[in-house]
Amino acid sequence: MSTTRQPSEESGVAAPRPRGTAFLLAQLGAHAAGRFAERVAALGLTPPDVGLLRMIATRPGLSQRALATELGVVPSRVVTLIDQLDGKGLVERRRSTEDRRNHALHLSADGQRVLAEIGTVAGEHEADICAGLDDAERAVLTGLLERIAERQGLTPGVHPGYRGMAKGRPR
Amino acid sequence: MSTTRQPSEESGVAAPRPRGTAFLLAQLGAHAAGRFAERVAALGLTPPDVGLLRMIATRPGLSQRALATELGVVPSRVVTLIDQLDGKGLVERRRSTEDRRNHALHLSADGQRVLAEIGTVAGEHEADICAGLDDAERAVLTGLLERIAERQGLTPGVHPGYRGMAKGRPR
DNA sequence: TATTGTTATACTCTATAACTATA
DNA sequence: TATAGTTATAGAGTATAACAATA
Repeated sequence: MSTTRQPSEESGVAAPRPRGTAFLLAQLGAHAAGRFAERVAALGLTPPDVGLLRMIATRPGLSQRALATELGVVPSRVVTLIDQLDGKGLVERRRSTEDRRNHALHLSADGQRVLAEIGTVAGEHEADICAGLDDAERAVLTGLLERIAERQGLTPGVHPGYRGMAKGRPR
Repeated sequence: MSTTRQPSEESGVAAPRPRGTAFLLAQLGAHAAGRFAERVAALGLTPPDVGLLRMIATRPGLSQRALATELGVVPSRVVTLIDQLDGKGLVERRRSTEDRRNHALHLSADGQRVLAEIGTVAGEHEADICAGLDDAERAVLTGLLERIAERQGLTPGVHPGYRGMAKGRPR
């Protein structure tokens, strides 16, 4: 193992190692997402679960269809995810009285407790990731990230991972 | 579709929408990774392909085993990935004369051309993601990101996505 | 006929384990 | 026996399409 780490004597191609801001963002983002996944796994949840719970808490009574649209996900996937959360007793499906095709989604009491735990975990996660930066630096960083996010047209609070993108399969 | 977007009248739980720096990093990172995947897909490549090509260019003659260790990936996966790149004529497997169990990996002439194209694409990607920030702001952002990356113990140039993490499956 | 939710199915990605060929 | 590479197989995650109930 271990050879010296030099810019290809063979190919003569210049430094192929990615060092740009965009790569750092992707690298750090994947790291942060992974760490967060580990933390919520301790609560028996996956990141998508957390996203659904938060969305339902914010907009109780939402239909599965609306949720799918909101998150940019296919309806059948919402079924699977809600099935699991329902099975754990965290969310309830209530048949709408007006249109009985609809399932109005609500957090159960347990769901609300779990949501509170998620908040705690998210705080720890935030502190971990930002460790080493003082308050001023965090503010600067957050400001710059928000500007990029807005410029890129990202919906606040919606992780692109829900959209099954970030794969890019050619051939 | 569309209800007013308010902090849960029902649950009484406070703002469940993630707004922290860590979430922004994950969100933006997934976005950047997705956009990059789209770009290299135009070259008929996936992001993992790009990672391997860059690593092989940097350290020609590397064995598949060493590559797997370097990237934190299981050897069988390297076989699959190299199979594809080999099939496209971008990399060559050369039996080592010293230890004939080894395959020394090298970029072909085509592989080097493709690597140059990757460089172009990466530059466009970088410009796209950082659009809206001036040079000084980019420098500040990059500096802060690098400090976090170092603090988190990330290996420069190695995307955690190679490690199959960022999944976090409980139950 | 159109829509909500569901089920059935298939495909991609990735890991584990068994196998071969060299050492 | 140990190691590099390979093949076989299985699992998780996610999408597409067909279906049932309701409108």
